[in-house]
Amino acid sequence: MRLYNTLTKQIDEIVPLQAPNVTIYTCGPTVYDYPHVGNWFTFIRYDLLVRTLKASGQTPKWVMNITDVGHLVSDADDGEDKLEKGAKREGKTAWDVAKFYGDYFNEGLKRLNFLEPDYLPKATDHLPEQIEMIQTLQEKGFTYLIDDGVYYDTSKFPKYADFAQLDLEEQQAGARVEVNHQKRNQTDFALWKLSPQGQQRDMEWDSPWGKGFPGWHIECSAMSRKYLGDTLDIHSGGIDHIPVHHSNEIAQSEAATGKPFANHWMHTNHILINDEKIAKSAGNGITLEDIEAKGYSLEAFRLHVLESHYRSQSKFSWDSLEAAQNRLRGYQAFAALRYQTVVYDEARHPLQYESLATSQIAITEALENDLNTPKVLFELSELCEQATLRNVDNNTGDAFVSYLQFIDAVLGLNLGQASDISNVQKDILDARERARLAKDWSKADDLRRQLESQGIGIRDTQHGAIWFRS
RNA sequence: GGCGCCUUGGCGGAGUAGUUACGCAGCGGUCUGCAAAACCGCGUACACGGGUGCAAAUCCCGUAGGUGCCUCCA
Repeated sequence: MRLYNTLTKQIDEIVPLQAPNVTIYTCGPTVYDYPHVGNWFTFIRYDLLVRTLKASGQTPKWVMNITDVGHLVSDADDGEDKLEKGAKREGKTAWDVAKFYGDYFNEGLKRLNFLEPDYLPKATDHLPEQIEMIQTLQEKGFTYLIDDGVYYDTSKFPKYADFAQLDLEEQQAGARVEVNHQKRNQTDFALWKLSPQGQQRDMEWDSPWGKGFPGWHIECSAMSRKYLGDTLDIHSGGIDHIPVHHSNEIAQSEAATGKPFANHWMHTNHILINDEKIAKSAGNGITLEDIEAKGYSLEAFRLHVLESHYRSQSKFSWDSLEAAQNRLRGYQAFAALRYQTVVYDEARHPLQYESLATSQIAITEALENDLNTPKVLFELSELCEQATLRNVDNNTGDAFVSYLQFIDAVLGLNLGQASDISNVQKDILDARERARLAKDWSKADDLRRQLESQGIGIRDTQHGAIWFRS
């Protein structure tokens, strides 16, 4: 497949080192608070990447890290740790906070129908690996020690500015942050931070340099190496990571191993809400709970994510979510035809096997062309248009089933479940049909309401009712 | 100050030179116990000003507005 590559600034074919295996590392969440819709947008897009690789016959090995140790709130010496901050806010230890939100995140992955990553390593479970990598860097002469910790000397890594196309001369040091005057270069960053003297942190570990905690970037270098090797096929993360976090990861990993760190870099753009970026201060940190409280399904949310391209700055709004929910109902009604006897209109051509095959090919091509999900949904909508309820030929049988399986495999929208209906519900449907034949409208309407309250949508046709689960 | 990106119909959102993208919402009609659905039809979009081309939403220059990063951030 072809995917935009931040490293080369163009769309490149993905060429795995050991095809059909593809190694993928994703910068995961820092578990100090509830993730908002913007976080989930990003992660859903990596799930889509993995699903696409699978569908095209490759064997992805996907690792997403869980950052459960402090990234500092600011780069200044008095920086406060996010986890420690969260802990103070909630009257818990940093460990409790990390556990709670880590569990919540894992639950979210399931609720949103993610493929399960092969590994979800936590930073706190990999202290030895991180310390070892820092030692390697020290032995190779890439580090120096100052009052508050061990730092990476970026001037020793000449390619440092290349990845993010940074103009180091022109960057305004300390534009918004106090400068650490002990640092040799403005872009130098901490590998190991020493605990402040006389202060007991919730999270701290012994190290060759003293008691402290790992820097903000070393965990990704250490854990990706452990699980996926020195060179990754694909490394993914938010667009915001390009200038600092990923530049630093490259510097650390390539200095330590002497090999290229990742051949392909995928970055997702951020979303806006009311034309603003998501920020706690703006009060627009919408969560999955908010979505469900308004009566929208998480499948509808996933569809909303797919409606825009991962590299564009997309927008989230309740109106858009409403539109996605309505669109999803159409897909569900289409999918549920699979198990229903449908009389089609002789005047129109029924859905043909060829149409299903053509659609699947077109969708595969769109996905493999830099994950063009809007194009994918266009193709799916086109097919639904052809397969209106009077137009499905049951002879397509197995082809229809396998088409739906394909759609669910790549999009994760659970369309297969649209035809899940219990025997009890089936009986109610039959009872409603009998009531309609007897022109007992009030009873028929009662039964319809009963089914709708259970998530069963009903559409009457001249040849009987059809239904779908939404 | 530096480095980027964006501006498409009511909303969302593809498309990078030459056909209606598509979806949601809306409008008119057929059908209909009701509600839907289905079917037929409707909108003639591409920030503004120049330029190049037979041809530009699509390339180039400029203007305006917006926005991202340079700090933890998806």
